[in-house]
Amino acid sequence: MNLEVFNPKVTRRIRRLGFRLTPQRELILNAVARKGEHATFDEIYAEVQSGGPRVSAATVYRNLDLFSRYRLIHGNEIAGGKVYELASEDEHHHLMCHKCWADIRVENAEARKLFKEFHDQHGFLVLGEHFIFMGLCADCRRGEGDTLGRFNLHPKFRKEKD
Amino acid sequence: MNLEVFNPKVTRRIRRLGFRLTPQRELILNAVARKGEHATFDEIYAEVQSGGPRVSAATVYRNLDLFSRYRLIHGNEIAGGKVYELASEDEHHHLMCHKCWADIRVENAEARKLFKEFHDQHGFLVLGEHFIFMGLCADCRRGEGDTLGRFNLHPKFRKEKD
DNA sequence: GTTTCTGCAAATCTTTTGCAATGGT
DNA sequence: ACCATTGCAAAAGATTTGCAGAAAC
Repeated sequence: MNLEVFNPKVTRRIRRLGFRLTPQRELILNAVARKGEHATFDEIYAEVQSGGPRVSAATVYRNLDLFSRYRLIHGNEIAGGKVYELASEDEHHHLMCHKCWADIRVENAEARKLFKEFHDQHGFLVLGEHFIFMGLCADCRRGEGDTLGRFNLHPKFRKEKD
Repeated sequence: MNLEVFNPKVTRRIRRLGFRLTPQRELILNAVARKGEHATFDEIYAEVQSGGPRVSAATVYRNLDLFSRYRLIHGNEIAGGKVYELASEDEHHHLMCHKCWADIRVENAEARKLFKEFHDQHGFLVLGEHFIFMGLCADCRRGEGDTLGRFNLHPKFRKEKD
């Protein structure tokens, strides 16, 4: 089968680990890549299907799990559901507002200082997990004071209106 | 019904929010408190039942959710499952080893510096969420080098042997 | 050729929900 | 008394699994 190979580095890693490079796996990796940050299962699944239903949900589940275990992608729990993102070269983290869901990308450098402290004090190496720090953005703080009454679910995972 | 009231501060907060203080809620809060850090649903449910099955699972689900939403407890996703912990006065975080599951408690002061940086640079206020940073502890790094081949599930959430 | 991977559908498991009864306030 | 909360059992939903065929290697 003739497919755009998403990223030689990634495909090489799959092979090196002893797994097979199937069209489905490429489709899934491409879908995660195209969806960018914080892609839900449903979004990834839909993206994979665009162009004909060629991959089953079970396969998507199986591979998101596999890719997470081997750190080709990062799985993250945000405010009520799971999201995925390609593990990229430029590690970064997110500040996400509980109220307006603003998503501020922060470079790893800021966090690295903290992780270095963990290392110096405890010999502990934080693996570049890609963290999402929840809180209140500047705008929403003005309306709220410094506390948030209630923890909300991310709109992506809300079944109905709040 | 005559019950030990776990913590006047917590019960007051429940009332202030307009919720009722039921024996079930006290039992659940006591169970989370007694279980200490990283209690799973099953552990909490079992603890609540010790002394007779007086609380239904649905009630435990409903209230863990309620308490999380209003930050009386913190819910956290660790390596494959959800754990709860009482929101306490002394905010702290955890360093957890993917390999041996060592759990190092770190004071908030270390993280506060990072959060202050987020605040200074982005006006963003991280809410004291109680983070669990996954990685490799000093001992396990000796055996592994600086990378971990595979992301493991926490034993608490493993269905069978690996 | 061997072994892994996929699709399908069934099975499983966890969590949620509707409703009548209970019990805080 | 009023209305939130509970227990029960059923429902829903999400994820996993077994197996036979397809396809990487």
